Amino acid sequence: MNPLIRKLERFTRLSDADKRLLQHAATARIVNYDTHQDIIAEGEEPTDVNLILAGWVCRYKQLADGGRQIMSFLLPGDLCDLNIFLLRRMDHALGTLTPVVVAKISRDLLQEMLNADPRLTRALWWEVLVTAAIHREWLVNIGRRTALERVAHLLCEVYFRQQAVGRVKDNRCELPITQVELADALGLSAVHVNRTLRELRVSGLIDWRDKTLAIPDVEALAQVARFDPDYLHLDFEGEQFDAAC
Amino acid sequence: MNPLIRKLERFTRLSDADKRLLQHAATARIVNYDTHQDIIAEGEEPTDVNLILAGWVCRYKQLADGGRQIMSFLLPGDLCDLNIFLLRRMDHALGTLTPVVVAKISRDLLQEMLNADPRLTRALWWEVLVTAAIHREWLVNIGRRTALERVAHLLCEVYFRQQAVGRVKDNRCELPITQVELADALGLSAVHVNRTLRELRVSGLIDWRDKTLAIPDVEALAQVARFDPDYLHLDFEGEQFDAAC
DNA sequence: CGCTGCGTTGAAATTGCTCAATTCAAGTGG
DNA sequence: CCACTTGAATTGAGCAATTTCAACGCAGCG
Repeated sequence: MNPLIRKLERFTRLSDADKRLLQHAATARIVNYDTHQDIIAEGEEPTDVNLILAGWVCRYKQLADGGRQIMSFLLPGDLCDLNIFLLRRMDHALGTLTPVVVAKISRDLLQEMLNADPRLTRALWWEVLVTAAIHREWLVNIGRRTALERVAHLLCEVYFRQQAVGRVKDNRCELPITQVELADALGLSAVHVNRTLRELRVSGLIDWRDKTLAIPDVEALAQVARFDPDYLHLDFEGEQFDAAC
Repeated sequence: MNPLIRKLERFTRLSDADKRLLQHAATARIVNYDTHQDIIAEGEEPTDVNLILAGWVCRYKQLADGGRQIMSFLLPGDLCDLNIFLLRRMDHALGTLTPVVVAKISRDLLQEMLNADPRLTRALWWEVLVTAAIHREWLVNIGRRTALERVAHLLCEVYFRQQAVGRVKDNRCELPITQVELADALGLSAVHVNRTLRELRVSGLIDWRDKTLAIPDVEALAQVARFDPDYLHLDFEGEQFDAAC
């Protein structure tokens, strides 16, 4: 099933018409990307919203001194750049971490969707706000936590987000990125991330190989990370609107 | 003049009716706060949007180990928590840094405003998106820059944001916070912030006393900070919508 | 006068970084 | 099947940035 629909339905009920519209949007214009390609570069003027159907994408900024900061990981079902309506130029880039399949949703189609049903509008707003909440938590993570906590925290986040869309089985989920990319996301050096991962590994808290992450005891890892999933707003919060719609 | 109107007009034209509505919202229900009070605490269920009319506010999370991370500084004209419609519980707190005057805008009134004119809706969206852009830049700042760059960068940001709303005169603007608060925003220790400020001071790049920041040569400081104001989206980007509205 | 909050400084400890090799796994072409 | 290449993970050693701890100064204020 369309992973976007699945995600939005955690938040609100969608009518059949909504779903048809979303399904149409998700199949209208499909584009494939290789690993390590830019979907949009910094400074570009975007014309479409990108809906990720398969693969992992990251939002990042490249610095002059060669470093880079990854600001989000985007998974199937995630939408990028709902901002195209309002902010003219991209102040960051979107790049692939794996081969990726994207549905391009044009400005007009998006507008049509927003006009069609306020529930859909609300659901897309929710998407934007949750993304912002994740950014805030990353700020805490990078600003105030030790390397060990930081790594553990991000692994917990990735795990919980995938769990929410049914992509965890047997305590295992996908994690198809490199240690360098993890370091770029955490504001750490790749070397130190490596050592930190070893520490988590020898403690038996994680087992990460073949692009797959296993967390035998999520509670334990969450404790190390001081992880509290509230900020992901994963609990179903939509009932309150059913009456109104 | 209402600082929110001033800010939104950087982005879009507002009709007289819009302005009346905004003016009404900004005067309906005024609340005063002392320094170091919470406007909303983490975990609370907010019912109003807060429009800051005077004073400085910060968005922060308190950690179990006593540390805290400040995630935004909010200045007069800034709106907090446009998210009340969608996210039930606050995943962070809003606290005052100075005495503060706030206009409380109820959910209903906000809804009325959004219904009244799509331009206003768009303008408020823009506010949300720019806030997100600032969060992203903070991530880069904390994740990848040295202490010197970090401090300089934040000072530049504060300066530019105030300049955009006419609050810079003679290369001086307000900065009514403590070094500890600056440290909490930057993910540094207060001691190190102190030393870093000294470094900037002896280089003649800044002069900060009596809650006032002077930057004699903004270019020079921006260079030290590797500061590029693009992410603030301060340039007038609204013309493109005039036709449509 | 004696708090109290804030800024300042020194010295030692720690964390995480850089540099430089080395290993390992998975292709790829001959 | 083997030599070669490549990208990623791993490790050690020395170093640099930042934190922590502990004092001290200073101004405002009851």
